[in-house]
Amino acid sequence: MSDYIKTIQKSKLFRRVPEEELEDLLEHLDSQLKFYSKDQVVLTAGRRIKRVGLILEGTLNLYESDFWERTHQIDQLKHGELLMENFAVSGSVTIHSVTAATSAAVLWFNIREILTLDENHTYNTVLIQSFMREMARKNLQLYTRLSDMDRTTTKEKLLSFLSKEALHHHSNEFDIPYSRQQLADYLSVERSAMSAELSELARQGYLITRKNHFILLKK
Amino acid sequence: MSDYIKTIQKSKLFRRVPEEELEDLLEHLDSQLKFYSKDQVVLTAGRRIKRVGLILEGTLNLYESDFWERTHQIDQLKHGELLMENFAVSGSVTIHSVTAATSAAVLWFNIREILTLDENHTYNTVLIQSFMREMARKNLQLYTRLSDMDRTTTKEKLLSFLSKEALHHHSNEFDIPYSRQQLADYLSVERSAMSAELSELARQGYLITRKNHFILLKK
DNA sequence: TGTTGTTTGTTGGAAAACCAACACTGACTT
DNA sequence: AAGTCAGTGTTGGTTTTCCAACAAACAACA
Repeated sequence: MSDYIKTIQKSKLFRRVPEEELEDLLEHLDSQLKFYSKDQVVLTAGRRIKRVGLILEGTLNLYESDFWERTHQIDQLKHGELLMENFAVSGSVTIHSVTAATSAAVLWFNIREILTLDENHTYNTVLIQSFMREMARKNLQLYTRLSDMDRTTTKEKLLSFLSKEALHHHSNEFDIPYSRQQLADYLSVERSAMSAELSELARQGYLITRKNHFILLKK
Repeated sequence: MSDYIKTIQKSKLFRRVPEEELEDLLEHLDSQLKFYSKDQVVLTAGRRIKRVGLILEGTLNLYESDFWERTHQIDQLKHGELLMENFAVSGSVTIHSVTAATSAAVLWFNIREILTLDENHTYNTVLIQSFMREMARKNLQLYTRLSDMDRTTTKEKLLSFLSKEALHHHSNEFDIPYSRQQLADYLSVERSAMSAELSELARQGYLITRKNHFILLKK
């Protein structure tokens, strides 16, 4: 644990907890550090989740498997991100399976404990605040992606995505953080079809693009 | 306010707050009741959000408008649901515009206040718990929809959706809460194409369906 | 019973996306 | 300078979806 205390201290979640209270807090939260080797199963669907995970190191893959036993990756979580927070808070059963995409370290802790502490520590409100912020951030991210995907055509998906990037950068000129393939995955479309559509949009005067760089044009 | 105190008391969010503390709490949260008539604008994109809304009555529509000033509805919120909770918690600027789909009543309150109360009221932890649960619930709902939509074909979207319904009902036989049109909207596909695909799936032995009733079959 | 409106399934032509294959570009290596 | 490689754009045939129109099933109601 002590090897990772600095990583924990630097995480978005625990950053604002006073350093001298951190170890005490982690104990209160009944926290536990676990290590996973590449491809190891972290969690299987169907388990009741009681703890939240904070990924300290490595990357995890989330899967869903359907009635016909076919599995499908639905997300990838990197270090610094929370894991299972929704299931843990609502005390429900996972519908996701998790495996380690790389070797990984996860700090598991019981977020519900924080609400039942009677002592009046500083960390109390600070942690709750950070946790809620983290949830809100992730929630917004999901909303954003959902609204990009809630379109019927590739063209509309692209325009929706690019609009939001422009908004985010406060400018009609910006770089996107994705390669073409990553963008295609994000929007759930074919890379080549998307490339073609981007060319078409450029031809129609919506934008100018070169690699990651985009300039949106009012028509 | 007093007309709605019972509705507030019955809401998921405030249900567990002791009745005698409720008014006191609402005051602490700097809460305010607002009424909107049909089609009235509730919020416009670009505003910094400080309060969370709880819809007491009516239905609201969420819109997003893009760089080319085209608007697109992205969600509809009914009474009992939270509004702007993600923006309020993260203290960020809305990218959504909201209008009243019907006449509506919304209770606005400052959720961040709850974390800075020094007094030791019962409602303190109770409200936080309910609030976090509500966020988690909504988050999970988004995840669920996203994973249904994160497929390339209508067939895959349907199978993903139906699998989760089966899981949810603990049975391969269940009724879905959507009409065909609503299901098509949920999955962002064409209703008629979806109907055709459902027939095709039935022909291929994946399922039997009649109206809202479905039976999934292992092939 | 007949009328009406709503929901759902079906069909066919038009449009879009998929998919595989290949060409072009630029960065990096040797 | 030549070779390698990853990322991107292009193209054409195939599949899927869109879209509009219509038919069948069904519920509500006079």
